[in-house]
Amino acid sequence: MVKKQPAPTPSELRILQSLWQHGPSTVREVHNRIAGDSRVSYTTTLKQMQIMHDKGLVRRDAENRAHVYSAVPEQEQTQQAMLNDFMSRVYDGSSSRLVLQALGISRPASEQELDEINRLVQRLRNESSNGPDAS
Amino acid sequence: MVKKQPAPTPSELRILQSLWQHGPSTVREVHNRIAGDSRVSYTTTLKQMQIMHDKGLVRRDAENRAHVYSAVPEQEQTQQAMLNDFMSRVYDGSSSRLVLQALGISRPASEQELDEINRLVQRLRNESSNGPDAS
DNA sequence: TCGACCATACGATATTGGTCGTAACGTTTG
DNA sequence: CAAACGTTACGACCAATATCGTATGGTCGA
Repeated sequence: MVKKQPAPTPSELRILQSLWQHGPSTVREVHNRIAGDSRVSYTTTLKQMQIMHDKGLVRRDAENRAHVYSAVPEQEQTQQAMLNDFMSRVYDGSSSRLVLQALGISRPASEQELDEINRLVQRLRNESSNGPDAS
Repeated sequence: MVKKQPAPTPSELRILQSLWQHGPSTVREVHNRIAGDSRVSYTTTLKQMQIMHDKGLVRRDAENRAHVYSAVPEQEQTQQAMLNDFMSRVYDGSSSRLVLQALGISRPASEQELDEINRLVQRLRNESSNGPDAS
């Protein structure tokens, strides 16, 4: 049992993204990175990260004067969980409806990515013709 | 210009889903449908729908004693907008990452749905080699 | 007619997320 | 040493969401 986390808030997610992408960072570093988008004051970011620390969303190394934070939850798992929730709330659990709409919009993905998707679809097709479970 | 709606809250979305799926309904009907999940009292649902009416999220027909509500925003467009937001926040705008993860999880979609996806992928592949547009 | 019933209207409240100002405190440097 | 600076700690505040209790009022049947 991995302890069910209630899904990070939007603001928390921004910070996690920053930590996932750049690794362990000080508050100052995180703040500088996301300040452009959010235009919030330094103490806001600080407070946020302190709260996240209380919640167990980040680990903190207080060796140096400026504490160094790192993300606790894995990016993949977090995305997965959020996607599940989103899919069930917005698409009533239908992954295909979601995928169809996702493929229709915006950045359409490269050849290579389409390849990947294609391969995955093939694999799913095979699995489903054999029979999925057997539990 | 279609008037930018700030995305329905989770609770509002539940009600919209109910209206999309079953068409125009009274508060009582909506409440009975979603009561199972949320276990809230009738007045909560009522209030919620009144607020949604103020916000313009639902239309209201007050002919009969029990007012009949119907959803104002289109389901597709709403989903699209929410998906865009979600994708940019959680997947940094990468539709393919999202699709890959979506296909990996839960109800894997029927043969027919896989077909649909496949066709769409093919079409995207062609478009991207020719060049996009040509509406 | 007159309750019983059902629906709406309205207001109060609790909770949470997000924001920030200010205080306290150690380090570095002139 | 002492002032300036950067950092953390703490607490206050506002707005939005969600919930519910109670009041009000129309309708229908006995």
